[in-house]
Amino acid sequence: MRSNDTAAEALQELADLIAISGGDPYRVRSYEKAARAVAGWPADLDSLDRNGLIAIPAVGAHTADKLLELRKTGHIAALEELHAQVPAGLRALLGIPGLGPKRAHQVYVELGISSMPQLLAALHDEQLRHLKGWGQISERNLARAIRQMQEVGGRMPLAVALDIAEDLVAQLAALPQVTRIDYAGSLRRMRDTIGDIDLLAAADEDPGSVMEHFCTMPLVDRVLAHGPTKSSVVTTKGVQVDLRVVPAAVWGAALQYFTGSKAHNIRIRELAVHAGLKLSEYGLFRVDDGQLLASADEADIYARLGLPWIPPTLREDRGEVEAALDDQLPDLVEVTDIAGDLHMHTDLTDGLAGLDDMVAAAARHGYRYCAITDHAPMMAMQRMTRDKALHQRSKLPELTRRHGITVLHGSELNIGADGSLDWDDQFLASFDVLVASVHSDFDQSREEMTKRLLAAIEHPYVNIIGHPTTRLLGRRPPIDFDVDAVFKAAARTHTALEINAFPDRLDINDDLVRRARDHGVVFAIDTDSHAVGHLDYIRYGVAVAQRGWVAADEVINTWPLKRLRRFLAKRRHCPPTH
DNA sequence: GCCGTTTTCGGCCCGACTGTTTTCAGTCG
Repeated sequence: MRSNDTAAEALQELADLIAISGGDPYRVRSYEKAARAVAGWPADLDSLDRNGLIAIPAVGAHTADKLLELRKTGHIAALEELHAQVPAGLRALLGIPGLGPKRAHQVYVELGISSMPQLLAALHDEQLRHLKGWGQISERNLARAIRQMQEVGGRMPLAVALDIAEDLVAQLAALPQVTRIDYAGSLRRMRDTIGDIDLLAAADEDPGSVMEHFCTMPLVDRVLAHGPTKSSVVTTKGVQVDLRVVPAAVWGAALQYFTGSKAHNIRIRELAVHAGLKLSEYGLFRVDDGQLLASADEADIYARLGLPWIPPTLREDRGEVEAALDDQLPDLVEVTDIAGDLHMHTDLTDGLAGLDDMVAAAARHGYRYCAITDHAPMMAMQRMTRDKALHQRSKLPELTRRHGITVLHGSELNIGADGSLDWDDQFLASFDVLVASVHSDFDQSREEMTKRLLAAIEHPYVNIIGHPTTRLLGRRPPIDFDVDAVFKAAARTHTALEINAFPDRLDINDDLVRRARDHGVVFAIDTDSHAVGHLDYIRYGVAVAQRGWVAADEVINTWPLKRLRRFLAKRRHCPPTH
């Protein structure tokens, strides 16, 4: 784990434990803010001295000293003291929806509960209902929340949430009262995983009936909250969906608010306060006379605060507000900028569609070029041979003519455990584009894995490192390697890093993209398509790139073919050095 | 604990919903 993540986790734990101990809520917020700031800070924390740490927004002298202590000794004394006071299991209870620090503290002090099993036992014995502020209903809700947490657990991939949300949006849009509807929250920010789905609707007449309709839709399993303007339900598949209904006149303010992130909104509202204004989901108001300044249009809210409209994919309080104030927001890459897909498989290896179908699909996407990159022989189950590859290559000129799209011949090479690649250098030199990826031996040491990736990056003919961390959302953790060493080498050797758009990969992720950018790395946003329909996944890859602040010019597959070919030539004109 | 062309002290985003309350605390996003 990167030192920034370790530090952020320690600060977050500090915040949680102070909160449970009944400490000053503002101190809690300070540590939470510092945790977020540290996690999102581009430079490695270990490379910063005390002044460098204090230069991080939301990190002051106290936190800086704690971070230095953590680096030097491996722990923070203040945190150790809290550990002595707060039982280890108590913090985990904060993960239960509806159970916050106050009540966690209460059940610990009054009933001695400090773990999930103890809490379940107390629920079973109906002890909680007798506590001050509790009743039978709170007890039942808590039991339900625990059950739901255990059933549903984590987050779902972006693509799954987007499917559900688009379906619900279409259904609710059909109601005559609903004049506008869209999804908001982390879905609109296009995070790679989604916890729950936030929907926003505008209805001036009879908003209550919209709520009624929403709460009684067939896919609703149970209703968690049902108010006149805000409701939460859990679908039969265990996905929580929140719907908020507002008057059309406040659409922009409400959309801004419900898109978040929470951290971004706090920053924006602080700006408003400093300007003598107040921002809520109902609009931007002047404090002294309550005059409404903006509400219908999201861009107007930002404009009234002296900011350009900030794209939702940037709204994480990771420097976008400062950049907006300085008019330095990046000109983000868009789906329409993508000129071709450079990672596509066919049924020659493990794809489902034939070569002709895949090329035709790429042409239908309006691409000017695409690359066919079937697997190579080291992936033995793919049964690839040199002859098969050459035969495939021989068919490409005809396809280019027929579909009006330049078809590049490539291959997805396997990076062996020792960093070796498929085929000999002479044959490799004959491809237009080479993607190299790790497909096995994920558990190597950090040193071995770094060496392995560097070997592929340093190879004179490798153009793109495919799905660099090999993570699979919810199934396989990322491999461990020296990120900065690898990114630095990629930038130096003009080797692109892939932003793999396949929904359960999204690899590299937004944080790593941003860090790679700082090293001057360029990217290839590719779908790794194994079927015709997979080409549509490009939107998810573009979202990751946007969340990593990437501009179109930093993505090689937005470039005109001539420029792309110059990049792909890499060092093919030089004799291999090994 | 952090931060400052309002401030080195005194603020710190804002509102909805729930369940428990006779006016509000806790939690969430």
